[in-house]
Amino acid sequence: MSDSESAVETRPQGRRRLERRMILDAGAAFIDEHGLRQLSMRQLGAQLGVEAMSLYRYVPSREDLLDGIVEVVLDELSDDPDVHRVPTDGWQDYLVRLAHGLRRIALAHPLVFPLVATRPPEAPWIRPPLRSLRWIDSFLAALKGSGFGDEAAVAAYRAFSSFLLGHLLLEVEAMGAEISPVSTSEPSSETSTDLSEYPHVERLQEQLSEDRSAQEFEESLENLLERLATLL
Amino acid sequence: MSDSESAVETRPQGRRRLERRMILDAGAAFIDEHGLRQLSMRQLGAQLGVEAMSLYRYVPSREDLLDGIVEVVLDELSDDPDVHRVPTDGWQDYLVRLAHGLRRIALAHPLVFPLVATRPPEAPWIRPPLRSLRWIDSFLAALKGSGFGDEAAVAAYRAFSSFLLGHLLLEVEAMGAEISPVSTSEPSSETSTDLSEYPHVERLQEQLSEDRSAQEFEESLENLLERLATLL
DNA sequence: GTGATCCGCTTACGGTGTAAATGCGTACCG
DNA sequence: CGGTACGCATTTACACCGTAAGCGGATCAC
Repeated sequence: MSDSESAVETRPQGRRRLERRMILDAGAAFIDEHGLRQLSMRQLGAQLGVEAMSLYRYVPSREDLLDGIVEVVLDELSDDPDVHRVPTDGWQDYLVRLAHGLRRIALAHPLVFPLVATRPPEAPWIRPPLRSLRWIDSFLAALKGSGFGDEAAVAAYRAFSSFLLGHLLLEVEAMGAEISPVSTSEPSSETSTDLSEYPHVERLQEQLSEDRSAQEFEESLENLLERLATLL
Repeated sequence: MSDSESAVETRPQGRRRLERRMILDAGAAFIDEHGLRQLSMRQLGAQLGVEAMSLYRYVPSREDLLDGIVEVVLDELSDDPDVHRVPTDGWQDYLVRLAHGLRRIALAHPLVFPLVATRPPEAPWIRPPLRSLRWIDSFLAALKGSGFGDEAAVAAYRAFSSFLLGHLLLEVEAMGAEISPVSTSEPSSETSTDLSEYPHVERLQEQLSEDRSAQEFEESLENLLERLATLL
């Protein structure tokens, strides 16, 4: 019935069929739900209703699987309508949208983001979290086209990466730290260490625990834009 | 004979003896040399001339081993004569010394640092890379004693952590990326991807590959200090 | 000497990544 | 329609992993 509907060879029959893309998606979803530690080839295979070894037809190794998961998650940037590939409203708008898009990804996948941050990049100048050549090129093009020189565009790329990586990694780790204790079995009593030796920490504990991530992010981003403007 | 020399029970006999501290040190050294992936209980035991299970008398699990390694490596801060626990020459000098001390640690242990950056902290407000209560308290005390208010000191702690984490993690990852290909077996030819689709990256490849880490670090640190000064 | 205690070793189990061989369902070709 | 080739999931196998449990010899207090 629907076999001839699509010209390209889709095979929507009831028979089980695997695709690299669905493996990577399932892997990302699995980490989102259970964390990286739990992700094994066998577990992921089970999630897809398949034996572990079947995955190897589409993924050369677990390491490549993880790289692929990072790539897939980061590709959500391209589908984000609020992130523009070209700076239609100036470079500052471009950078703000890009930064917010990446923050959205980090917050949507807090257990995957440490992987984005720490997977060894293919080249030393491919910096997390902006790990794809396409986006790096887009970034450099946007700044070059807005009057930045070569040196300035490269410096901006580095400063932008560093700012985002620090902020987002700390933010997702703080999220994880609040959830991690398996089920908050003993929520109240003596989980807290004795802080009497650290009077400032003790006194400021409440303020330290407040979540100011969003404001901090905006303020630091604002500051970054001002710094970059001086490179023009 | 020498038994009574030291009041605490040191046991310097020739017999093999294990200590938690030497396990952690050996673990850090092992990661420095072979990377985290290679570190297993059996390998680490072998390095110490001991069976794997012996380590469990001093370390409850591999996870705790990793936490301990992070702690030990970070403790080098306390032995660094250029880092002061109290701000004898003003808060800016204090922060600069602290930042440089942490950068020295990161560069001395590039394969351990990602662990420092990503191990889940015990509380959400214990932020890498300054992960110890003692140093957090020292930090807050230094700023409070220099005229910062409570809010400002906490904000400074957050900004400082974020800045350091981003910079240092990117720096050690760039180091690793240059070494990682197992022995640079095919150093010249077609390892490099085709960049013709990414003209800006291609044109700026040389500048992107330059190592400006040191200058960037100093400049960003300088900028951070200026920002923090406005909180006073 | 003699018992207790410490502490490294041995053994064992379930889980992991993955190489290699196996076998089944489908699609093409006559 | 019958055969055959092939694509792909499965099965089997192996070395290695973290670690629970019990063993046994050296060391200590008395």
